[in-house]
Amino acid sequence: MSGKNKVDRNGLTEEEFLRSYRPGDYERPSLTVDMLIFTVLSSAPENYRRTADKTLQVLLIRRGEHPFLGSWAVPGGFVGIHESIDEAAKRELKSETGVDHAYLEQLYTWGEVGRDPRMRVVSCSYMALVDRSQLLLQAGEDADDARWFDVSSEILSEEITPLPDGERRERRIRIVLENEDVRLEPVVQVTEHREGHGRTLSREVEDSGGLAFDHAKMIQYGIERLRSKLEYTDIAFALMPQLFTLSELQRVYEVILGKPLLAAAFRRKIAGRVEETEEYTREGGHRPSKLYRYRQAGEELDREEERI
Amino acid sequence: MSGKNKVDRNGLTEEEFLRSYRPGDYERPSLTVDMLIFTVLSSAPENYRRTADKTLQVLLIRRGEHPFLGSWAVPGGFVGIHESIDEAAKRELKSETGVDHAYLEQLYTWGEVGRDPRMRVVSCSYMALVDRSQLLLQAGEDADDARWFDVSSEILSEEITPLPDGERRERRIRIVLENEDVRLEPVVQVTEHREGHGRTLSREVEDSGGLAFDHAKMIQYGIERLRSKLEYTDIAFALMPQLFTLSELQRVYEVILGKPLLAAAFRRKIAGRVEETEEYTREGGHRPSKLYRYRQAGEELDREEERI
DNA sequence: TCAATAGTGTCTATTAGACAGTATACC
DNA sequence: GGTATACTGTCTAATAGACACTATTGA
Repeated sequence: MSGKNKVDRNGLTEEEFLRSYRPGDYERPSLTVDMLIFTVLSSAPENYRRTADKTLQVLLIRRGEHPFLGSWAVPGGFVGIHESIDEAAKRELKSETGVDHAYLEQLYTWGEVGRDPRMRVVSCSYMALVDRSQLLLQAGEDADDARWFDVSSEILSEEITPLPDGERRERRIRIVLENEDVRLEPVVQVTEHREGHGRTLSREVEDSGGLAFDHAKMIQYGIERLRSKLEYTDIAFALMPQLFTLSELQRVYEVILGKPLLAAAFRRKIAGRVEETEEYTREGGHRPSKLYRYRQAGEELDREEERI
Repeated sequence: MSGKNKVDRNGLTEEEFLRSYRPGDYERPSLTVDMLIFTVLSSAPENYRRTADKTLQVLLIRRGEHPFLGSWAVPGGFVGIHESIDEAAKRELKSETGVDHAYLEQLYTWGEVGRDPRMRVVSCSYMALVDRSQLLLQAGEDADDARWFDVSSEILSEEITPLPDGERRERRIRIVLENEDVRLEPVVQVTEHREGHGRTLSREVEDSGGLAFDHAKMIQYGIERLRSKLEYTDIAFALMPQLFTLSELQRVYEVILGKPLLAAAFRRKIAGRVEETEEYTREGGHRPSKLYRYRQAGEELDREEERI
């Protein structure tokens, strides 16, 4: 079955074929990884009573070279010929943040022809979720001009155009990327095209807002994936420190989903994913909050609910 | 902001830089697209009373060249330097099946170093869903040895290994690919690695079962994606003809999800996605079934539920 | 007539949403 | 004491699961 001993039309076995094989000379795209590195920042509350605000942040670097000199870009780099794409992603994450272990997920591979004006470049984007406390310890932040940006996104408009045998659905989404010095507001169009049995989804950058390449699309895609995974996986805990309060966790959900949640329902929902500790926070002029830790799904409570 | 007029450290504007830019000579991986083309087959019932069975199928081709000469592989090909990855995917779909419009979705990009013994090849996998009636009309099935295989998958085992600060979760999944002449049974290991804050998912081919390259992984990933999308999107309709009965639709869900569904609940759930017609099937020794068509989400019923 | 499927009504269990009410720290 | 948050109890609405029951055909 494996074809090891079969001979091809030239009478070669697989071993002979591989020994004589010379890669062709046709042009190949360059391959890069681009890293959407997300974290959550707690910013100091306005007064002693209020709790800390949470904001979702993404790491961008300021380009020091053409093209897009001076623009902000998602950090990334070329995939070496002797490393896997995953390894390249880990390497980039480490070099940008100093973080070794993080939630890491491949998102999407961007392969439009003109996306880099220099040459054909295909970029494989990854999402990394890092918890702030790790970042403070680990070195990180290369020599290059790397900065965290607060991220949010909103739907600007949604338009449905009927077609002879289907429809086109176009949503315009504004991303806001902001820190003390810079505010970028790219706009991305997400188009769903249905015709007969066909159905494809595509994204266009309507306004780069000062972001390099097609990175506005990448960021929009990353936020979308982060949001949807938040709702049906444990992904949020990758953004939390070892110990956290349920209110903090809820605020992380809220800032990423962009909507308020009801405390009672939220607590019911995540009850099985967390484990209480004996510790409490003592900060602010209000009732202290119990600290929890993440409970891996395996460690189910094996003691049955004790009944009378 | 765009850096068009800025000069870099060599005193070049972006235009000057691009004019003088020469792509480096470093080695680049080759880039291919690999197409997981799924369809659903209705096979003739055993006797006049029973309804047609549905099976999920995937298209594989028999390799006529080294490496893996004679093995079955997911159809695919190189991405041209002047076409986008999406275009390459559409081109491959068309050349293998003759189908122009289909549900098409990028799945994952496979970039392990040794996955092709000839040279470094990175493969971007896509999933295409085509409805059988299209296939019969359109030409398709190239000169090459292409065959449809019934697909199913089952979890063989699940093992959780505790680690100092986390755990490793390993599931072994057997895929069964079968037609009248061939039966392949690759086994794939899906490992979730958690350590501290880190969390990554990886797949290994435990037993290729006669499939070329790492295509067992690709197929397993494709089935997983198809299954999960079936539950929260309209993806199933891409596998259906224009007109279908709700029982047929349910059987498609059942064969893909690998479990029986309750008719009442199923009908409630998809009620908003379909639109009834005045037509009925008349086949088999039992009550005829009303034919439905897919209703795009936009065309909500604008007539309010009529009440008294 | 009857086997096999189509389709509906309804009871129950589970889950999500809403919101009031109690608890407790700090200034 | 008053404020801001922590946390719980409970009512209601919506959804999913179970299953019985009716409807309709071709041989």
